Amino acid sequence: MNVRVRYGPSPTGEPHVGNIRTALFDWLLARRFGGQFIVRIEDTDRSRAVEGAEDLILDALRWLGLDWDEGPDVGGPFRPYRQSERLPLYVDAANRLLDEGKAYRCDCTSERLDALRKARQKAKLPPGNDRCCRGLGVGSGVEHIVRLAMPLEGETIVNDFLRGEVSFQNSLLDDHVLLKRDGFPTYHLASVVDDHHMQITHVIRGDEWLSSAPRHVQTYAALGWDQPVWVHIPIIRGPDKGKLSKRHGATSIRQYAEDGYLPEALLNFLALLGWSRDETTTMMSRDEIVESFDLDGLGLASAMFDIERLQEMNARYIRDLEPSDFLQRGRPRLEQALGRRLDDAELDSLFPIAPAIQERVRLMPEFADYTDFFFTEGPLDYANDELMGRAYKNKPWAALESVEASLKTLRSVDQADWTTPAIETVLRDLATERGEKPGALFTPIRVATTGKRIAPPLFETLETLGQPLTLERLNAAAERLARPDD
RNA sequence: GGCCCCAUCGUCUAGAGGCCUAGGACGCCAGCCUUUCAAGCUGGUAGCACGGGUUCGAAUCCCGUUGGGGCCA
Repeated sequence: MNVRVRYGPSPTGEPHVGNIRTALFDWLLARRFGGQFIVRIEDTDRSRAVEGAEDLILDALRWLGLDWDEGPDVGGPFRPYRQSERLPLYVDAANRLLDEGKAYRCDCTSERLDALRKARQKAKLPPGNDRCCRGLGVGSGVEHIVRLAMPLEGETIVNDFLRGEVSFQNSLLDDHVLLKRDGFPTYHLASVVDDHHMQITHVIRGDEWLSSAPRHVQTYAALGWDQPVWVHIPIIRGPDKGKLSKRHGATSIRQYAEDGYLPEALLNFLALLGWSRDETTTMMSRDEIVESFDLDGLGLASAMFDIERLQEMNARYIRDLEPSDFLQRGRPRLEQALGRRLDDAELDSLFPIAPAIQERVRLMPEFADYTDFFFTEGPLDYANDELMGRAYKNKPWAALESVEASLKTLRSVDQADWTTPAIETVLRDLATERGEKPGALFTPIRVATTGKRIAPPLFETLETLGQPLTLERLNAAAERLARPDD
């Protein structure tokens, strides 16, 4: 199967998940069938252009690992790949339609159109269906727009790959605009012209476009071109059940990156929103998705974006990371929390404890929470209540006794024996000896050494922290208990 | 409001007439494990929107209703 698909973002802002999922399906189809994935910047609406948006869009694609074969930066056989640089093509197409009588100029003022719209609305007629300039032969001398002369009767069939034939009454469709006053094309004209010239085989887009698809079908017909395969995929809905919008849930891809989602997790998650491989598979690598992707697997119902599920998937991806990879990815988070750079040796010191941390991190920023105390200078910030834990609640003297016992025991450990198993043995023995529950003994140690109630497993933590620092922090804790906060 | 699309557990979905007393995953609940938190393991909760057909037989096909969404305003 020959496949050429395009992602046509408007540089009006950053892509969000709904947007990028379309690109993902395009990309998957291209890669699955050895076709081309093309990025085409649709910048014909000059008033909505945002500086720098194009770079942000390309960055988002790169971050997710969606590489393109042709695009504004890499070029390609059908360059240029920015619509604003392809204006002559649209004008040619419009002129041809004009010559053939399939389009006409319209010099109606927007005031007249507005008034008309209101009147028709009042009369409960379909809007914008006036066609007053049609057949009037408005010349090119006056300021005008160009409209397509749509068939007045019958129906237009959109052959959608997923739902079959969808029919529209032509009498309800208006003569849509092809060229605007400023000479720029509308989406309707530009996308059709470009898709044809760029030999696009499949148009995959959100089903919010289904309503205007008959216009595109008719534009193709007027131009005498073959249509691509139309694939209108269901939109993604936000938590409010409506279409993902800037107001609600349409978080930019960059934001997900910042929030600590791994690109491979987001990719996997997005692929499963509206597509499924079989009854049970959920975790799939990029390659596995490509191998099994097919348009037939797409569903028709719109899916809600469930952030909880994304988080769960992200957590699983984090757990599956190679420890060294995990540390590298966590590095910037920790450096940011510490406010300084870490050298490689410091990062490497975390290697043994990395798997234990991976098990606990759901979002990458949490990496810092589980590691910062290894590198903190000076006293830790915690309350004596935390130090005493549940077992020694309101019993500072008992907690102090416990901490001092731990201190004595840990001090006696030979430096060469400062390993997880050895530490575990002496502390467990101590608990038994003192008739203390393990948790009662361990909690003060944990808080004293990490400054937190929630931390990685204790013995691994102490090993990584090292004996001197462990003793120093326990000492500090003992001093605090001996001299209560107030 | 008009046109169009859609409809399986709370969510994502499997299901293309008998394999369905509807499967999986997330969430949630309970238990186990346990040094905190996690992870892991067990078990559980919960769904074919409704009404008509078609058929020996319908989650699956048809029609209608309802509901949701999109587009145009």
